This record gives sequence, C-alpha cells and structure tokens, in this order.
Amino acid sequence: MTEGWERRLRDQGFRITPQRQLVLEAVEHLRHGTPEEILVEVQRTASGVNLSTIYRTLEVLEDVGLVTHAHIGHGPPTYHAVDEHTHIHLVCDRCKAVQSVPASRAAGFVDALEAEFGFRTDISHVSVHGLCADCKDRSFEPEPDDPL
Amino acid sequence: MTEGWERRLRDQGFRITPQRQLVLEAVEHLRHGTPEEILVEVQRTASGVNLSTIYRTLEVLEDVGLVTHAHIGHGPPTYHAVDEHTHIHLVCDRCKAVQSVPASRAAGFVDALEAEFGFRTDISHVSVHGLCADCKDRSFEPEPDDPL
DNA sequence: TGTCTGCTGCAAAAGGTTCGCAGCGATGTC
DNA sequence: GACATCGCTGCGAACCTTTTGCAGCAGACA
Repeated sequence: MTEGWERRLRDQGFRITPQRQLVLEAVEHLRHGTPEEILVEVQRTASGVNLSTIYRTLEVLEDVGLVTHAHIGHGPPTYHAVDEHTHIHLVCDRCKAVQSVPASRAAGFVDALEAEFGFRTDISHVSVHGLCADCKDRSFEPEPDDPL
Repeated sequence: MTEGWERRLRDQGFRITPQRQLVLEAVEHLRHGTPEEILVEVQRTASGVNLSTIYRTLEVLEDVGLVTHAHIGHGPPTYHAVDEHTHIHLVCDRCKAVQSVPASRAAGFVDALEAEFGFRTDISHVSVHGLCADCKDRSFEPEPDDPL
C-alpha cells in the first residue's frame, strides 16, 4: 500500500480511520473500481461500511492526492491509486473491455494542444472510446447483450 | 437543417413527428446541448414537449446517425449534430468552458493507438479535460463558485 | 482518561434517466 | 378523403447513483 498515506491525511488535517484505510486498499487492489465495486471490496473485510462513506472517503483521498478518478462514458467514475504510472483508459464500446496505456503515448497530442491552444490537458481524467482490436474485426457480428 | 433527415428516419421505419424535427433543430442550433438544455430550446416553440420525449427522440436520432453524444465529465452527456465536422471538446475543469478543436489534431495520437494496440478510437466521444489557457495562468486564485 | 470535533451510519433527498400505460396521430389502404 | 393500425407522446412513477442532514461514535491531543 502507498506508504505515507497516514501522513498525507494527517498533514491536511484529516483523521486516520479504518474506513479510509480499507477504501485505499480496495482501490489499490481493484486497480479500477467504481464506488459500488469499492464498497463490495471493503465489505469483504468490514461489512458495516456504508456507501455514503465510500463516496465521502474517495473525495477525501482525492483531495490529498492518494487517488484519482476517470470517466469511462455513461457509467459511474472509476477510481484508482495515484502511485501507479499515469495511464489512459481505452474503453471498447462493444465488449466494454478497458485497456490501460501509458499516458506518455499521448505526449505529442498533449503538447500540441498546449502549444496551439494553451490548453493543459489532464489526459488520464477521461477515457478514450472506440473499438478494441478484437471487436474491430468482429464488428459485423451481433452485439453481445451484456458482456459484463 | 440536415437535409434528408426525414428519409433517414423513414428508411429505418421511424415516423416523422414535430417533436423529432424540433429536437433535431434544437441540437443543431445549440451545437452542444444536454437533454435538459435541448428540452428548454424545444419548449420555446412547443411548450408541451416532455423531457422523456427528448430522451427517447435523442436515442432514435442517434440510432439513425443524425446526432451523436459526448461525455464531458461528471455532468450529463451533450448531444450534437453529425453534419458538423468531427471535433474534440476541450473542457476546462476550472471555468467549465468548452472549446472545440478539429479532430484532425488528434490524428497522430489516434493512428498510434491503432498501430500499437489495434484500438480504433472514436476521439469525439469523450472530452479532454484540463485547464484552459486563461485558467492555467490564474490557478492560484480561488475557484469560482459556479461559473455556469 | 477526558474533551473536542471530525467521521460514520442511516435515512431521506436530490438529480438524471428510464419505463408503463393510455390516448393521440402519422402512415398506408381503400 | 375517411379509416384502421400501431408507433409516438405526455404523464407519472420507478430507478439508480450521488449527496445531504443528523445523531452518535471514535480519533487526536492534552
């Protein structure tokens, strides 16, 4: 688990609680998790934890820079720990598979946006949608009903 | 307004209704519109139109390829007509301003994803988040409460 | 050990989207 | 032009995710 997370919280005036530790562990374990998924993971250890606590905790952990979230389209946001390398999510609109790609692959694009429009991109915040290699070749087949 | 929209609908077995015409006009007029904003625009002409009709109509119009939607983060999706040039939305996380950039600016990035991962990107579907030129320079000031 | 105040669980509210249903009206036919 | 069909709409309720208010609990510090 991210070392120094306790300091991170305490330094900003937050308290250390079991719930916060469990949420952080869950996020790191899941790598990509929606609040609901994080709740389930946390409840494997502490069944009494409430969903609203998950939301409030994620907000706090994001405040102190221990986690971030990204949007992958219609669904709820997914959270992940910040100690991992920054990455981009490639979301397949057909099979819903999520693939992670180093953010460095977008460096040229990001630099161009900054140079041309003065826009400083947070590339990891929103996912890239499209068709994955597998689905691209199968696009004539009927869509799966609910691949999740 | 997009010519041939009636044919587009009829060919797929859909009916032509005033509501569908108004929604399409609203989307084209607004350029970027959430369902709620589209409702308001439509109601300037026909006050009786219901929000659920907006949702259902947008779904139909998207089915036949007359509109598409994109996600700009937390909020609801925004719809736009497909006859415009494909573009990317740059969303400022601070002032919420949305800037449109030709999708061609991402060509290199898109091509790289296809070459390296076989991923065919629909670059316009999800917005790019970050800080616009103005906010980048003012990032030490307090955030505006609600810039909308 | 005790006090203070932040944090949590619970329940209700809020916001956005979907659904069921009855009636209306666009379409094709006569 | 009138008629029958069934797709579309308006309405209200349901749903799902996220937020909020509140009372009680518990972490931090003395």
